Amino acid sequence: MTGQVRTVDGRVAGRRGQATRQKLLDCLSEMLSSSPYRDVKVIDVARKAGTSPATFYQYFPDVEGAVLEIAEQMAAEGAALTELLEGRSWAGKAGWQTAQELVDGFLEFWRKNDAILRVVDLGAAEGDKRFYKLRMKILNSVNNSLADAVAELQAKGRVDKDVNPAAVAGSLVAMLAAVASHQKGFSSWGVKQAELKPNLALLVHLGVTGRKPTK
Amino acid sequence: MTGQVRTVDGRVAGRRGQATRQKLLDCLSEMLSSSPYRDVKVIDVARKAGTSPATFYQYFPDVEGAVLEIAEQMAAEGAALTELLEGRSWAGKAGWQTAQELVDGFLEFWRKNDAILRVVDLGAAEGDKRFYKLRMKILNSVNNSLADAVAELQAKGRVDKDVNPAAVAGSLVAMLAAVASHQKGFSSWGVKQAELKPNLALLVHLGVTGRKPTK
DNA sequence: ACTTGTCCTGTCATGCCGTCAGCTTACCGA
DNA sequence: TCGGTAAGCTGACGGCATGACAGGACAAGT
Repeated sequence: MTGQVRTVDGRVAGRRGQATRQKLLDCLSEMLSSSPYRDVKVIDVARKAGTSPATFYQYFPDVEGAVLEIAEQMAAEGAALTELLEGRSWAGKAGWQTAQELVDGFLEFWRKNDAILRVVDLGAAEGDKRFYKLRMKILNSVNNSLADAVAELQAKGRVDKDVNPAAVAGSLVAMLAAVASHQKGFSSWGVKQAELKPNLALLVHLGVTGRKPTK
Repeated sequence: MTGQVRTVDGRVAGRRGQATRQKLLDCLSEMLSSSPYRDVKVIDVARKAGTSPATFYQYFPDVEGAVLEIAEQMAAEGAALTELLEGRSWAGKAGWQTAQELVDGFLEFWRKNDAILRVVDLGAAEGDKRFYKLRMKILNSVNNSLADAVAELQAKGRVDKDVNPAAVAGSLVAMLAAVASHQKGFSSWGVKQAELKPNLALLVHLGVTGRKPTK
């Protein structure tokens, strides 16, 4: 499926080459966490990895290309987010727990990968299809599950007919993502992490079921 | 209040200087709309404005500094967002209309300024205090009004005690902002603009009042 | 030791960055 | 009218990042 890892000029990368390549990706990842995206330079990444810019360009067309690679790896891990919703109930107390665990897992994932996700978000917002598709890929698991949950409740008549499940799910996911990437903003605005989560869960529960949770 | 406009080396800018300065800002603004933030170069902005890079550096320390300037202007205009909530009711049909108009106004504002807001968002997410404060300034008007509305309903006993008004308001505002900057994402995901708005309004109404709107 | 293919880097042309000295232009008081 | 002064702009320059290439280092098999 993944084919072989190749250099920019078409050679297949061997063991050593793949190690170098991965080291470059790791260093880039670190740099993205510590300095603004706009200021991340190839030469810095290469230096940090103990190699030269020329080597970098053997494996990646540019910084953006390398970021896409990292994001791709992260997207694969992000598939695990589906588990947060797989086979969960939205009724009664179980529903409240589902909402809480979703919020928890989502914020955790976002916090762990915030540097890359920032860049993916930016790229997507700028209209770059590659980043945009990647963002979809990451969010789709949660998004689809949520939309299904809404649609199901709708079929049972417990949610209004004129609700669009995809729109609601997408909005809720966007909310989670946005709050996650501005967590610091909240905290210094007088809202603490611990307070934030239950309120987010409340909003999610309200959005999905249309009702307040029974705790 | 605003003092005089000054160049980087301390001279006060006259009529002509201010015009040049503004032209540079306008051109930068255009460039941000048409190319990725990372690729916006001083020399391109200067060329577009029919001047030289050296001139740019007379008025701004760097690209980031100029962006802050634009964002500041935008934040001033953004104060008008308060009107979307000033003295509005959240009860009954009026509440539904309030939610709708808030969504409408907010999306409109975001769409009009999306290029700058993308950069502000990025800067804030990266932890830059200047951008972070600016983002607050823009969102505060809406944020505070929403929080007040929630707190008021809470005082009347129509919203649960354990809800944190600031957290809910902040989350809703973050949702609006995120959805606005990924509007295209939704549309190509099968959710049309026109469908999106009422669903967003529903979520806002649910979040503020804890109840479904009466339409 | 020799060959082969992978892997890395020195080097180079190009182009942007950010600064400075110095030239031109506009304003103002005598 | 005529300097004087400050505003406004730019050419030019050292420095650095980019991206390409050719050639040297290295590992593995024969």
